[in-house]
Amino acid sequence: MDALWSASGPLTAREVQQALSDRELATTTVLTVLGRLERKGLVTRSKSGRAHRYRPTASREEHIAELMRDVLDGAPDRSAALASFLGSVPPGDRQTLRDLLR
Amino acid sequence: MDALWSASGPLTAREVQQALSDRELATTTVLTVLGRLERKGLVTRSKSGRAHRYRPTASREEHIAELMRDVLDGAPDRSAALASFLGSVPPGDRQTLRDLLR
DNA sequence: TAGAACTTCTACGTGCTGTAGAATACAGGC
DNA sequence: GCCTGTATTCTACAGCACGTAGAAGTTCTA
Repeated sequence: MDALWSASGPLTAREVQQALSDRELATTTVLTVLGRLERKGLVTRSKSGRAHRYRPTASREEHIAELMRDVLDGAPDRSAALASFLGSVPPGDRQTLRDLLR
Repeated sequence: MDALWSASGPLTAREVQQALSDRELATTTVLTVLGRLERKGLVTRSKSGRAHRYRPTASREEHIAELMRDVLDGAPDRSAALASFLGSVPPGDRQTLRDLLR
């Protein structure tokens, strides 16, 4: 996902492999993982010539926001959870939220 | 954790077992899980007579807030993640946050 | 001191993840 | 039309977390 998120456009498996070249992964490894990510809905792919190009279904920030919402949905008392969250976050984040809510 | 969070005070393994009596768990199963939760820092225990009493280290809401913060910490652009989060959350939550930030 | 309650140690099945080989499909050059 | 390289799919395996629990050891208490 990091490789896909860092890229400017959708990548082929080979391009993902090259983006992760420090890990010396086999091509099939990359394909397997991309397939699993597709099964989980994190990426979509479309045929492009001989190969497929993979693109994230959401930006990194959207994905993170969704994870946060999923966690919050586990709270019986959303207000209390949000209050605790605000208290546990650095002050800059609180200011960001204040600005965004205006 | 649900059993411990729902209780008014710390519980023994047997009490947890009774709280989950619909699942018909063996006592050792409950003990094993409580031990793993302790290893992960989610509960602490203290000797009480023959048995131990287990208490959550954080309230459910504090725990959820911490999970949310952990997720947020994975964002390279916190502001964008927070913006996306605000957009993905029901309006009532936004109002709650506005009130809390005042 | 024996029995019950409690705890620890060990174990096993299952599912997810990281990893990759074997087999198959396909497109272009000779 | 066939070979070769590239891309894909299928299958596999080790490691780990988790749900589950039996066997064995410890400790009160009657």
